Amino acid sequence: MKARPTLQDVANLAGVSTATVSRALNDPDKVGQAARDRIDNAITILGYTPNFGARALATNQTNTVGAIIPTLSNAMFASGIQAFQEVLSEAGVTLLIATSGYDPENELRQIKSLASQGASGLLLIGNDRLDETRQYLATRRTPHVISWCYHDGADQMFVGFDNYAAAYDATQRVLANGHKRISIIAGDCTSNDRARARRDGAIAAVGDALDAQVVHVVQAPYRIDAGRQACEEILSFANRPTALICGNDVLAAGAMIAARGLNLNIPDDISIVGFDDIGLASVVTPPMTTVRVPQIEMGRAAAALLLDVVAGKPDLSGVRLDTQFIERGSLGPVPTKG
Amino acid sequence: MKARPTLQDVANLAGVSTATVSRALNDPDKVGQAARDRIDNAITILGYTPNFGARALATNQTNTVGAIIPTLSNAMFASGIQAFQEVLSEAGVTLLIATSGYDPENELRQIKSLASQGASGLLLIGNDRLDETRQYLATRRTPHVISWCYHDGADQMFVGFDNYAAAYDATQRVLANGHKRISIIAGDCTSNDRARARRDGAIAAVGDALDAQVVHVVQAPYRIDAGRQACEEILSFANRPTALICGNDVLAAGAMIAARGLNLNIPDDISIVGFDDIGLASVVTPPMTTVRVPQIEMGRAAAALLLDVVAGKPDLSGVRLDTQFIERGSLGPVPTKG
DNA sequence: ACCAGTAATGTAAGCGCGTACATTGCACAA
DNA sequence: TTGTGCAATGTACGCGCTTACATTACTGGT
Repeated sequence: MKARPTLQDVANLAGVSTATVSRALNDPDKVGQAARDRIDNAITILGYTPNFGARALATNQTNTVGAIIPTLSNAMFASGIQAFQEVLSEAGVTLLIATSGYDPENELRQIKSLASQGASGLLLIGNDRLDETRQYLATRRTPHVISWCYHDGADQMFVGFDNYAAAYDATQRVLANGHKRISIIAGDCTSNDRARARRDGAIAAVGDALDAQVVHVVQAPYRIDAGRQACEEILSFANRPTALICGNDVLAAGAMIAARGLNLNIPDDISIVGFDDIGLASVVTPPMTTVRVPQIEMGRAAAALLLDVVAGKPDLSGVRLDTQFIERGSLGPVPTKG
Repeated sequence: MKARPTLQDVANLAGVSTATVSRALNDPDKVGQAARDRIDNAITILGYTPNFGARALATNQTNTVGAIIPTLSNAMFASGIQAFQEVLSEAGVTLLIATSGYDPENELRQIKSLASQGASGLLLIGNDRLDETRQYLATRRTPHVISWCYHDGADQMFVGFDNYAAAYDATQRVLANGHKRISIIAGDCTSNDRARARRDGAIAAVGDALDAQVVHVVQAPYRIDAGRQACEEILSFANRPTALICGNDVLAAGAMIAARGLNLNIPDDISIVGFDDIGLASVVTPPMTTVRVPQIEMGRAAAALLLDVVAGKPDLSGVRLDTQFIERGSLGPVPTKG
């Protein structure tokens, strides 16, 4: 029936005042050796753990940050968050996590929730959000870092990469293989600036290559079956593309299944490229050509920056990471007419 | 330079006492309409958010639970945790997350950390942990639920499935295809009861089939390259197996790559089966035969149970979920002697 | 022997909120 | 009119911890 032991209990057992115990905990140098020993002893005997609420109230800081991500089901976020969490953990900071399901309203709700749970900083994904959310963040001066995208000169702190440029570059590589008819399976662009940027980057690259054209642009949620379906649709039209650029690896994997289902050889009949380079990409047959995104590095950098922002360090700036085009078997030269 | 507004500020603005504001927040029915309106108004004007620490201190509850999982990088955990979090969120509970990297020492550290951060309940994975950890959990009466495994009659609360039985069953299916020489690529069994149970279940099934034998048993960490390497090693020996049972889909995917690298046809030359049925399994070529684990359901059930445990509901018992053997292309009949 | 200086410790005042208990005001019955 | 009961609100204390300030016990220099 004993309640959780408090500082007072420890102090009594050790024969000192609560202040001394508190000091022994937070700044051991300030306490004499003898007292420290007795206190340590009392703590283990009692099994004392500081009360989080009381500590937070007294110090006005929680040592907690929050992350709101679209979903953990995408390997892309999962491994980035994993890295994010590891860095925080090393710094003694705990991670509160919430998912928005790509819904801005829900994102705002979760942000409020985490803020009220004492998160002293926030990791947010992408730059598409409600005005109300921006305002909320601004008026409370909530320290936050935006990741998985990057923009110059904005008044926000970004740790990420340029989705548009990466997609543009990848598309150029495809064009360099001689492809003239290109289709795009974009992710769902509603409330998703990254998906939009990838799509627009690809479209722009094709547009800039005067002799090539975009045959179809379809959108699909980031699910394998959606990718398959989208690909089937595209391939059902008369004017088949010779290359397919997908919003991410999951869509590309679905597309590969669809293509194979139609007895098309990849890449001899059709080239397919993905985006993200999640584990799946190197496992499919043929291995997928894709854009490697530095997930781990991004997660680590975001954590480091957020920690700095929360600590109030001045003159902070975002981090721009590079992506890398990974050429594997799913991209080949344009099929010879035949 | 205004500090964060407090209850007192709201009370002043609304011309009532702090008690009334507090009531308006937590139990609106107890407050008159007029007062409530003025309070709501004051709250929005001030942009008031309750202070988490103070609330936690006063109520002695945090509305927070923690989860310590081995890693988020495995799709298996990621999607389960996603479901777990969603249920919590609906109940107004926030999730603290930490990863142990499959290290029991680290698990204990993270448990302590989350507990001291106010987690009023914990989700733990698997049943392999330090005695010290068990003791810690027991003496503090920390409400917790153990998931991703299931055992009968223990004094712990499990929400999961029987890894041993599932592996035993899967192996029987393999045997039913006529395979006599079977090799096993288990996950790293150190501090991992699930990996051990899967391995032992498979070994037992082969042992119970009198005419079959286990050719090799190797362990490898849950990484694609490790699976590939392990498979290469197994296939380099004279007495090649006709079927390969892997500790999870990631290992199996690696094994498939290795087999293909040796110009072996799956399943004509060698059958490969995985475990977990993560998204990857249906994307590889041929599609992978595996054991479907009800990740989403498990996450949801674990959350529901943990919530109940934290709430102190009596007579709670664990949840045993069923797995399902998913037969796809990577398992075939034993090759006819060539 | 005396005083300044310092290290170790104690005292006590909050931090912002919830809530038991006290108080007020008012409707209604007698 | 007086009294009773209930709804609305206020008062004030305590939750467990940190920390500014006060106190004590030594140290060493002169």
